[in-house]
Formats: sequence, structure tokens, C-alpha cells
Amino acid sequence: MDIDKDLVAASATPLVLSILTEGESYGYAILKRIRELSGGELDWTDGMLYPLLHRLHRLGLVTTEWRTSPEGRRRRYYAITDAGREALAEHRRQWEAVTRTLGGLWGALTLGMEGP
Amino acid sequence: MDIDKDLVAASATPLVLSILTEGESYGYAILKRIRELSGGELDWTDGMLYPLLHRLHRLGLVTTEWRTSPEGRRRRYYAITDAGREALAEHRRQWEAVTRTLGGLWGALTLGMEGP
DNA sequence: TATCCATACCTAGAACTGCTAGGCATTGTA
DNA sequence: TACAATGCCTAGCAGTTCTAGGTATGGATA
Repeated sequence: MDIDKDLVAASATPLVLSILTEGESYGYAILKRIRELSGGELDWTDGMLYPLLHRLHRLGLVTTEWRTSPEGRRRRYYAITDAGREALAEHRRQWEAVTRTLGGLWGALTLGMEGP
Repeated sequence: MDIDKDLVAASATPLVLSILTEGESYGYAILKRIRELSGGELDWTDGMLYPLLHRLHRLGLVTTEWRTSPEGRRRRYYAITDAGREALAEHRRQWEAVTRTLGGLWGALTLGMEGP
């Protein structure tokens, strides 16, 4: 049930940026959210996520700061920037272009998008 | 308008296998078909396609043979195998799973699938 | 109070890979 | 006869990824 490596790579950035549009978050919580959203199909290790978050920060797509949560834990919170939102829109555009191309070959394609 | 490298990588195998479900084909024609299907958004070089076709053959997902076309050109034709069809189904399943995950974050998502 | 699990983060560098940039040959056409 | 289009191939470099390791702390349990 492992998702193909290339597909994981292709979806990583849009997925993280999308999660951050829901509101700021931090590494550990993002991992759990990904697992939850995909119903367990996408199961990243933290070693995959943190370098990605660092890269997004280097590219100016997110801001970050250390804060202490109400529970007393130190966490590095991330928030999406305007540039991040633009990058996400472009990713989405590309994802739709490719899905449309594949959809043209796959015939009537629902992709499970019709649900509630 | 360049499509992200990772997204190209993720779509490469399902795209080629899908094209071969339309009937056997050969490298040069597959390249043109990809350009056509994507409206020019996906623009592979031949140096990207041939190694992929070789890999698909090595994996038993396609068969291949040299033939001379009616026009007198020598071409290496490729045809999808049963294993290839199974692999394609699995790719499609994964693509849909990831698209569904992203779709859950993107809200109502048409992906241009509603067409004529 | 010792131990274990969950939470929370970080990175070096081995291992892998993809594609650029080159090559070759043939047919049609200006 | 020269150029464009058709048609195929691959070495190896340049680039990246993620595994495997590390650290630390809060809360629960025994």
C-alpha cells in the first residue's frame, strides 16, 4: 500500500503548504495531519518532513519561530507567507493540468472528488 | 509554464502506460502524443523517454520489437503487457488517493474533469 | 523514582537517480 | 545538396533524497 516515491515527492510541497493554509502548525502535528488526511496511505517519517520545512523556509514560502505551547512544550511553529500561497496556487494549477492529461486517457474520471 | 520536475517524474510511467493502452506505439510518436494530450504543458525530451521505455521493458510492463513501418522507417514498437495494465491500475489508484487527499484541502475540486 | 512512551526536533552523508548533452542514421523537401 | 523532421541510443555527472542516527522533555505507570 506504499505510495510511489515520485508521487510522494510531487505531492509533498503542495500538501504541506495546503495544511499551513488551515493555520500555523509545527512538524509533529503536520505529520499527524498528513496521516489523518490520507487515511494512513501517506506515512512520512519526520526525517522527510523537517528538511522540507527548512527548504520552504529558505525559499521564503513559510515563516517560522520557536514558541512554547500552553502545555509547556517548545515547538517550532510554521506559517505560510504570501509567496507560499502563490507557490501553492501554481502547484495546484500544475497538478490539475497533469491530472487533466491523465484523465483524458482514463476516460470518465471521478477521482473521488464528488463526495461530501 | 514548466511543470515541476517531481510532478513530471510522478506522471511519467502512468502516462506512457496509458498511451500504450490506446494501442502499440513507438518513442517518437509517444513524445508527440504527450505534447498533444497536455496541450504542450508537458514537453519531454527524447532523452527522458527512451530510458523510461527501457525500464518499463526491463520490468516486464511492455514488450517491444523492431519493425519496419509501411513508410519504410525502422521503428521500435512497444505494447503494454498484462503486468503493465496491472501496474497502471495501481498507479491510477495511488494517483487518485493523493489527489483525493489534496482535494480534501483544496475544497470543491473539479480538476477540469467535468468536460464534454 | 525509574522506566517507558509519546512528543518534538535535527542532520550528515551514503545511496540513488534522472536527465543533459552528446552521438548516429534515414527520409523527405526546398 | 543541405536542412528539417523522423527515429533511436547512452555515458556519466550533477543533483537530491531519505535513512539512520542523534538529542531532549513531559506525562504516565509501576
